[in-house]
Amino acid sequence: MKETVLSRKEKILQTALQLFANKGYLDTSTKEIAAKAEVSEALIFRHFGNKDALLVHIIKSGYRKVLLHHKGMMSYVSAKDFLKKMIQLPSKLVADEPLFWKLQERLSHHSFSRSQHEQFIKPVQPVLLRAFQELAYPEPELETQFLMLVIDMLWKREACGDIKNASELARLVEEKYGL
Amino acid sequence: MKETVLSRKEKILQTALQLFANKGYLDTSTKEIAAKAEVSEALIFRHFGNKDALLVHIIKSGYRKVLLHHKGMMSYVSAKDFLKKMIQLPSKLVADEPLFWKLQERLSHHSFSRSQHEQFIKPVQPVLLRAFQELAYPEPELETQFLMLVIDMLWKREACGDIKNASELARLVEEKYGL
Amino acid sequence: MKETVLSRKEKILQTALQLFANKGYLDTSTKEIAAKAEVSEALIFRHFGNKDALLVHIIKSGYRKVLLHHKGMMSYVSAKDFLKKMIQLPSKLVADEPLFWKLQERLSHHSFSRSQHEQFIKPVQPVLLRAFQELAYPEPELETQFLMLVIDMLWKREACGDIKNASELARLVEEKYGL
Amino acid sequence: MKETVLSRKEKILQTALQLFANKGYLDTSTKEIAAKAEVSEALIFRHFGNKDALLVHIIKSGYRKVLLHHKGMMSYVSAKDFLKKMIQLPSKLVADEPLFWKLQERLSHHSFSRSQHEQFIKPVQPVLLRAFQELAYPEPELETQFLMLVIDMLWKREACGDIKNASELARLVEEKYGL
DNA sequence: TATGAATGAGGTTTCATTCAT
DNA sequence: CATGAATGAAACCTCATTCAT
Repeated sequence: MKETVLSRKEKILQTALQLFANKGYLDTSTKEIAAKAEVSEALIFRHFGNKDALLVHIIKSGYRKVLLHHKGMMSYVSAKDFLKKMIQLPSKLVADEPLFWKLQERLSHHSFSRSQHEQFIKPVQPVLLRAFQELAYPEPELETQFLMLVIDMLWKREACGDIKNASELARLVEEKYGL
Repeated sequence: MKETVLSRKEKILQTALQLFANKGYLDTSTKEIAAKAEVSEALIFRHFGNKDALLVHIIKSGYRKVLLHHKGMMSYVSAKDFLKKMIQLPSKLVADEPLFWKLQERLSHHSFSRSQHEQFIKPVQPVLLRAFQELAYPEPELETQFLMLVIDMLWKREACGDIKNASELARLVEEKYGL
Repeated sequence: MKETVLSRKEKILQTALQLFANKGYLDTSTKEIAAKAEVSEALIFRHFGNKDALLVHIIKSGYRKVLLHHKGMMSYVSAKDFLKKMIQLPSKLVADEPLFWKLQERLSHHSFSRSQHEQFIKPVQPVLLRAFQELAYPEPELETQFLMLVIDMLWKREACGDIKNASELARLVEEKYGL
Repeated sequence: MKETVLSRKEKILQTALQLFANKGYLDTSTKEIAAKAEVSEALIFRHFGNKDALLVHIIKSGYRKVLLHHKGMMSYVSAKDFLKKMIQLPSKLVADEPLFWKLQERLSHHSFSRSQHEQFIKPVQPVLLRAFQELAYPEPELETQFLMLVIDMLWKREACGDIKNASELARLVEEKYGL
């Protein structure tokens, strides 16, 4: 494991992510973040303005990193290939940034978090629709809606640690779509 | 609609449920509950001891009511019939007690709430397993796990108001199981 | 001197008035008020909402009291009589409520305080104008403006304790107007 | 208007004067001064030690400049001439250094500011007394006291922008003294 | 049963100031 | 001379909870 010396700012970000993800945003005080990051409480406010802005920063930079890592996500070789990729996406996301997705799962009622996630996931919808159309599913819109719900459910449950056998589940879903 | 005169205690319970469901437990102060219920803040503590006990009371009595309404839920006529009932369960639950399920959805990280829900839903698992076995699914355990996740996802999304076409979705799922 | 038992709320008001008047609003912390009033800091906020509302309460109730005590202020028997009353007003006001006027003097840049004072003093203007007109002063408007400035100066300086010989000064001013 | 390139130190002084005068000393943070002066906050402390010393510097150099500009103020040609000069002094002061006098007006409770102003204005008193004596006023001390209060009131009100017709007012006062 | 009065603990945030570079 | 990074202290305020009546 790489032992990097983090700048104080990065240490705050990392610590806050960890605490927000594990205890929730409201249940984590700035004092606690400061203590765990071995930093003065005032520094949090110097760097991020206020507690909510700190959260927003974490969310934004989280999605930025995710987008970089999963640029090719949308590449469409074939319908079946795309479906497969989408079904396997949750496991990959959570494996890459487990704390970030755990936080996202907790923030399902935070308006900024929701809107960022929608922005991230919305582009998938039309491609999924096209895939189901190509595969001649009788109700492609409904199929799309359902699969998106399933995908959403999968990363949320994986992020929480509720799922032990993610790959098996993914395989089952793939089989249901004849992949 | 029935216009009942509520006792103060019931008024508190109803108001708290509404606020907890819509704004979240931590974001709702006892002061706010008291104001909206037109009751003194102290009365909340006289009746329920503390804020967390109030929440626990709401959860307990919620599941009690749900169990009464859905006693027959577990009756097993045939495998297909049972699957159908389970798939349609989310819509029925949410239609019956929308605020309660909205609250439950928000409480996915509250330990008491989680354990109560598990207690409520766990009996379904073996029956579902038996159904999939009878229907000769090759991996009945995995199928059970997946369907339970789907059912869970459905009531959560319906409770949040994220799903407009619940019955269509249910029908789609039924078709996927050949029902 | 009457030794009344004050309610906690009244004690807060009295203490805050004293501290605001002597040290200034910004230089007085709610903690300090609470300590001197032998009351918890939280009680200040329970009773008045926030620090500024406490100040506003003090100002409002101060002017209410002043208006009660000086109802007859505006009665107009004769021009000379009215001028005399106005010239003697500052001493009377400050003698009645020394702390309140000391506070007002400090608040000359607080918008609410200013507007309240204007409301209190504005009715004097037209009557003063009429008096100067009756006395055939060649520039009654200008005379009114000047006398109002002088009156304002007098209560401010008296409230601060800057004037030792208020009655002599008043007499001098009276003589200047031939009273 | 001269467009000088200000040194950083002068820029801080000018900016601080402006903010202190318009918003008050306590309501102006060093952060705000630094931002508006386009300078690091630390530089303020390097140059002036602390916030109060910055204020003191502004006051001192303000009075120094005022004294230079109004050296001849005390020259005594005749009693009437001196009274006239004193009555017109407020307008001249404020016209010369509007921000400085606005600041002074706000600082009437700051001990250093008060003492500096007293040092500035005290020499006027004996001369004024002599003038009233020469003009055979029956109570020259009282007249002196009153006129000094009026002069003080005039520059304060003008500095605040409360007086629109300063010259008319000055003329009225002159007439009252038969000038 | 019901409440108004009261509070201790803790929350977020701002501020003037220091220090290494 | 100039700054960016950092902080301790203290500010205002909210909250769940207690208690006498």
